[in-house]
Amino acid sequence: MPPARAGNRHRPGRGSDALSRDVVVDAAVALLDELGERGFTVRLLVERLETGPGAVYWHVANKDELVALAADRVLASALSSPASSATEGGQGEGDMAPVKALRRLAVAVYDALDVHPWAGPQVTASPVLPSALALFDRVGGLLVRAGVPAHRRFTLATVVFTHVLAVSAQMTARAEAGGERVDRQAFLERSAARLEQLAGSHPFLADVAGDMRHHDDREQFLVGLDLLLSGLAAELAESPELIE
Amino acid sequence: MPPARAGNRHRPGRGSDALSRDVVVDAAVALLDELGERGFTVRLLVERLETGPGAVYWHVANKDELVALAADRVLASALSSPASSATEGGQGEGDMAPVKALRRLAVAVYDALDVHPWAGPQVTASPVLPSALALFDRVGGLLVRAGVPAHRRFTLATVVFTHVLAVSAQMTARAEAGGERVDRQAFLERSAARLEQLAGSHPFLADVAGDMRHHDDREQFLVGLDLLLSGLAAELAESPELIE
DNA sequence: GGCGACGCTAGAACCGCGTTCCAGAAAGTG
DNA sequence: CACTTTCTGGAACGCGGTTCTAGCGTCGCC
Repeated sequence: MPPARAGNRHRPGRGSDALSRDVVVDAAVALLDELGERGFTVRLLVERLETGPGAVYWHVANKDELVALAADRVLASALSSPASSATEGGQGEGDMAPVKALRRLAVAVYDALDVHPWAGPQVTASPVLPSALALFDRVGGLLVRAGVPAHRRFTLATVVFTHVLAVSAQMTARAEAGGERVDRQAFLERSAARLEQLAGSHPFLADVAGDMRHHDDREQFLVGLDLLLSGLAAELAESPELIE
Repeated sequence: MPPARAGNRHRPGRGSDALSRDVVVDAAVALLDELGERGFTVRLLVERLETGPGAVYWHVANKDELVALAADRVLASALSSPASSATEGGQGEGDMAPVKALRRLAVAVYDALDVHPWAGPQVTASPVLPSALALFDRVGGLLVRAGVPAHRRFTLATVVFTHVLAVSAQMTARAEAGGERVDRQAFLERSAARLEQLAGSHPFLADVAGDMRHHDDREQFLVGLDLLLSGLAAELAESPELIE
């Protein structure tokens, strides 16, 4: 082989401009955002990085790990974002009503998954990501402060954690059309029209089909969350003296 | 067709024993149960059916459609199972308290996805499956009977529907080890041990790690569902005269 | 009862993908 | 200056989804 490339490629060796795991994951996140999970391939990533497969596989074990790292980064960024913990006044989570803080945290997770729709399924598929554990811990801590008695902590933390993650993931998972993002309004319109034809077999569906035209995923996520939290508050109110 | 096979293969032509869409989907469900989504390939399916790829692709457009049909069948079976609607006494859904019926329905969905863990992610990925629509319709109908006012029906039906589907899917999605089903108890043991080492960064996690040793996914699904439904009951109690 | 059309099949082949191999280039080490 | 270590990238392997197509049986029709 002649001298690999006279001039316009990354030079190998352990230089300061060497590829790092972080750079690879960053590029993966960007590509996943552009193409969705289906369109994302290692070959495309390699091309974008102007390198070869060996370079990527030096830093990560395989594609699964790569996507997991990318998803972990998305969730981690949601957890570290100020919106997930601070009040408008600039105070930390520590001074907020726990339930309010829980709501904020959940919204931050939802918004992060909404921006990176490919990450949702990934996070729910294997909730062993470091940042998923961190989220669980945050949820649990807030429940403790909300006064959940010790024997209910694990169960209720799991319930809230799972609800937030699973529902966010499902609601933000778009129909990954390979590249062209369909017009949302037109899509809802078509769906509603289709549903109205099912009056025979699915009366309720046909009945509410019209509501679909102005429905907002994010708002519904909040309704569900509030329902769950109000159920939780009810349980706490029933046995206030059980607290630890 | 006594000879059924000239040499030792299915004969072509449009005989009564020709492959049908149903047969293909049946075989797909069976294979998916055995191998999980990752291990399932069209080639394996073709081999099991003792035929060629052309036969399969004559009946379904592509692998995605095939898996979607399989998932749809799983969900549909849950909806038609007696457990999803009948009381022990043999009466139908019609005579049951709506909330109780809702619970039953949710459990049927959970159990179906629990038996076919590969189906969960599939159903949540594209909730446009016919049986998903049917589920939504059932949920909505029960909410109407529970007294949900008209202007809240669509929103609340979506919330309950999404919760049931998304949480079931997440909790039943196993770590699809390609063939060997790991011992659950040992897995929980290892997880708990690992969590206990995180006391520094994740105090709550370390605190409840022990609880993980005897935790039951199904039970926690029910806790979450009941929390949501009790929140819903609370909303209804607040404005009883709004009913339609 | 021959005959063409159609439904359905299955082998071969195409192509893109994840992944591995390995020869080798720069930077670090003595 | 050898010599090691870290990192690279072109080539190649094997597998998986999918398409192509020659052909088999059966049915409708004259």
